[in-house]
Amino acid sequence: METENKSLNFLEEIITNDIESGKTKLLITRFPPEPNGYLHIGHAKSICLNFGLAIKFNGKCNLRFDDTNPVKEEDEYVLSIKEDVTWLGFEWSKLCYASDYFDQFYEWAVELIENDKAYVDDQSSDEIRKNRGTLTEAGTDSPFRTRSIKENLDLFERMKNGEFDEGFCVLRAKIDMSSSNLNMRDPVIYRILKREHHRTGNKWCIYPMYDFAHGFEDSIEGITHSICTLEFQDHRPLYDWFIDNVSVPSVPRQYEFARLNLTYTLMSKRKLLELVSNNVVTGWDDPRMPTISGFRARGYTPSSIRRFCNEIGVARTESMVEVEFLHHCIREELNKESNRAMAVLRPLKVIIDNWPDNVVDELSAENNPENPEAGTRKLKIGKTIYIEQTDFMEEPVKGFFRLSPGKEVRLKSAYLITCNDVIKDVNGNVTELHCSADMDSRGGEAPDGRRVKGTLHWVWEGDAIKAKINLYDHLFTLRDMSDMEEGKDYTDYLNPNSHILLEEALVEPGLALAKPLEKFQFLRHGYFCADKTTSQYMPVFNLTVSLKDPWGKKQQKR
RNA sequence: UGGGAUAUGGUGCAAUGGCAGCACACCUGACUCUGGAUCAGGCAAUCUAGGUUCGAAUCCUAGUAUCCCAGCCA
Repeated sequence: METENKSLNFLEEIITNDIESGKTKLLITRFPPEPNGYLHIGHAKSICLNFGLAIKFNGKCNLRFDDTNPVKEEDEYVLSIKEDVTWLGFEWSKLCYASDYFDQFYEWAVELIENDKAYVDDQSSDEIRKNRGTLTEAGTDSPFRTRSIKENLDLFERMKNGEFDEGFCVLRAKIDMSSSNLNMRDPVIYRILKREHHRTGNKWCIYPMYDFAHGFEDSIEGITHSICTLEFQDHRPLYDWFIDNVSVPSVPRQYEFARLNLTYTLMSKRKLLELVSNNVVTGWDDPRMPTISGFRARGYTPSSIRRFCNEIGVARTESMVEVEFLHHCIREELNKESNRAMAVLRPLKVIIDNWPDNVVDELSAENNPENPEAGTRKLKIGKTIYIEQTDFMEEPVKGFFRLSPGKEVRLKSAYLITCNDVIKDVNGNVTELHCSADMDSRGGEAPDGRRVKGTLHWVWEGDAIKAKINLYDHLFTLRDMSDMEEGKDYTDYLNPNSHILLEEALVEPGLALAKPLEKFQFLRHGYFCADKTTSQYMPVFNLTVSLKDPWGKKQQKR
């Protein structure tokens, strides 16, 4: 795995120092997702960071499910998360669940109560909110803040035993209602939730809150460096408070880094869930989704995503990475590794008039010019072929060097042809081209050495097969999805062309045998991978990323 | 208007008191049986104002801008 590095990022520096000073004997990190949705590319950054650090410093990294809220969590998500982490190429040292520690959490909560550092509050959630104060005004103490330790112990036990309804009371840490850090204003640490938990079933009807649980989870697992995102910076004093006020087995430290933002991409689990439940996309693994499973279906490789995560770096500055950089990472890999194939997405019939009837020629084409070891394949050609509609212009614009009346082009790995005649339907649409081939140009080289600039991909009518092609583009039209206009939401920015299905595509016959997720470069188009539903009866391919296309870009600008 | 953070080319990341560098993107050109790839070149940045210093992106002071925080979510 690619671990070599030029300069250390701020976390690597901290860890290096901690190891050199002897503070850290063995680095232990963790990736702690809540199983309430599928993982996305932002999580991939965190995964690569935490697992990558463990690899780099010969440490360990746990996969831990932060499942403290049964209302939102499901086993389906646990399964998908394990699959995605594994697919990305990482192995966890231990598989953990916060819910495995519920008994211990309960004991620590009791310890806090015994030390007069927690109390049961009977205020409603509205009252708690009102009494929390505001950003500029201190909060006010709960009338229940001075309850005796004995009473609190009794009440908390009765909470656990299910004697109270949801919302009737909560357990709060007794810290400081006038703290300028709102997280320290007696945070709620246990709430009553009479819900079945995906792992503990109905054993519990009280569940710990994130702030209370997270540091303890880290401590139990001996996590040395607990890495999370920037929005938790304000929680760090609270994280430390719990660790300092309870007899924990180890003292972890929290460090924060900036989460990944990508242009034209939504990275909120909640909104991604909405896209799925509202059928805006076909599922969490829709190739347009920024989920890891979406990228997998789209044809991205684990190493391309790791490479992306490693190269964007880690810092504490909020930033927005251009999605083009991700495209670059996958292109770079697929260019070297994927075999080439010819696929005509929008076919235009071409009849080679001087080609003898019923004669078929068999040619050889290289599978990957970047890798001679990929070998060659046989291609057959006959009198009638198909080329791309966009490769013909009756009245060529300046700079167009593909086919037009009187012009000569090369059919890739085959022959040079010249367009002689254009057939149109009653509406004036071009339906058929008549060309003549230079029969001495077999293989694509002119016998007299004349230069032919244009090279087109093609398929032969005799053996081409029909295929469905899914073209994809970004789901949203807004570069920075955190910068929406007043009163608009993300549904106002959905890209109507994010998915285009082409059902009349013709592809070379070998593609019938493509295996699900097998990757190809369709010559002059881009990288495609076979859909999970592909079959020899109906091959289906998904666009991973298009080839760079200076000509297309130039045309768009006109 | 309380608290916590962050400011380096269009974008992301370096430079840890000593020539501001790398990648992506963009623009040229070369080459090419993929308008791909490759190769060569180019454009382009230290938030502002003071100060310390022989020397400041880096240290100090004062501003400015942006982000996060008032869930019984994580």
